[in-house]
Amino acid sequence: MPPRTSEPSPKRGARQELLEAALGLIREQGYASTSVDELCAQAGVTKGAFFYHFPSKETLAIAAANHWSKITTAFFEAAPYHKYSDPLERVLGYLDFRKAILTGEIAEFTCLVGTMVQETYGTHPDIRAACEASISGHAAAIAADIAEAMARYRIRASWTAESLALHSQAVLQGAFVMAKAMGNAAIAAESVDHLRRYIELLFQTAKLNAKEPS
Amino acid sequence: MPPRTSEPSPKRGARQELLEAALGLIREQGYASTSVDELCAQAGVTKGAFFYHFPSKETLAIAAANHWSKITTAFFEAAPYHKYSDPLERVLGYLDFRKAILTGEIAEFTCLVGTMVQETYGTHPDIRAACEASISGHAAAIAADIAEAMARYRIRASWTAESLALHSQAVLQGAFVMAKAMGNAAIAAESVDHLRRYIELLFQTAKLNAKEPS
DNA sequence: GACAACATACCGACTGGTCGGTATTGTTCC
DNA sequence: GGAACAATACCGACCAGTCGGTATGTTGTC
Repeated sequence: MPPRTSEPSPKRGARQELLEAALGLIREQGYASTSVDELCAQAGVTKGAFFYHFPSKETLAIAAANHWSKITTAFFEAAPYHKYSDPLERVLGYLDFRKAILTGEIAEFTCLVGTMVQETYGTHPDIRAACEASISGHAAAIAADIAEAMARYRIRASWTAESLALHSQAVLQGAFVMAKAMGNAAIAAESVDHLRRYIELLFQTAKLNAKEPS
Repeated sequence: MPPRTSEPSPKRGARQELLEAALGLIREQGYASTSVDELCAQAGVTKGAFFYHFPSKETLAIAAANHWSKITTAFFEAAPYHKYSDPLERVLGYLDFRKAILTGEIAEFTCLVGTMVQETYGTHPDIRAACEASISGHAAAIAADIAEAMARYRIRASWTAESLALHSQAVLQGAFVMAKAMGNAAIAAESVDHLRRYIELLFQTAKLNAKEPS
């Protein structure tokens, strides 16, 4: 979902180039069926460079997951929905934003760590942990806004802000799976619509009750 | 989610044994990193038997997806929620059932085709199509109950029964991804809770209005 | 000339797939 | 009933190619 993958531009260094190549290729093909040679070819470097920077393919995957976290964090921090002062509007705005970026090739908007963790959770514990950290970190950012919205609108519910944030990530991950299965991005957008409607419903009655912001 | 994988019991034939082995191994490791040799070992057959029954590894994957459809269709048709005469209760009962089977090892309750399609959608069109057919078939069964519930409670909404059924599958697929990432089945159950709450909210107001069932 | 940052050539294990052969189970004709 | 034949289901050694990983060589910079 960040900058559309660029060709091996000069002077970024083999490490960066490999990380960038990993984002593209692993999202297209998955971790297991993306070979080191393929990664090197895409990055425009040789195998020597690969193993100079990463002791193993698994290490690259972990580094790629961390790189993904950095990129997406910056990407979402720069997104327009942060301008809203109302935390609920920020949450809804976040979902509108996620829906809006569901364009182009499927591999361009799907999630690296969600894809990778499916194949590796049982066999590569360190990759799994890196993927979990990435998802949890992003979910925590959403949870903060949800928690603020719950406080503002005096929501007392059987669910927590963390739980709803995690659910929103589940919906997005699931939407990506469905888009891949159907070969169709529109199906993912509809799931985001449902999620948005759900959150609106959760806050609806409470919002009517609360007139004063604080 | 069907019968906990059994050991290569005698006299089921190599083909069945291989199909069964595929369900287990691919859900644990994914398609690409499950080798033909591994499949054969798990099934207790030789490579000769493999390629006698399936012209290629890809063909086995397609057959496994179809086998999965058959198994899950039978499994859900036998589930207790069909006893309800109220279609909305059946939909909610379906969700309760899906939540209830979220036990044991992660690979035992996750979805074969959801896992497989992530790695193959871009590179193996025929596998993708088989996975899509499996998901769509299951979603259609849910959509029928949702449609009936919408008619019964006179829902006129901006969403369709099909869309909500597909969304429910997205939530489940996403819940599986999250469970794998967190190494934790409970997180999946919470997403199902959210989905259930959403559907209850969608039908809540309408249900109050409609006193007469038909 | 020492070190970082690569490139090149290579290794052995493993991969999906092939192939000649065999055990078992009908089927057919006498 | 039983010999002859044939189809089905399976075996396991083998093949060419690919895999992740290594060992060693080259080059630019301080």
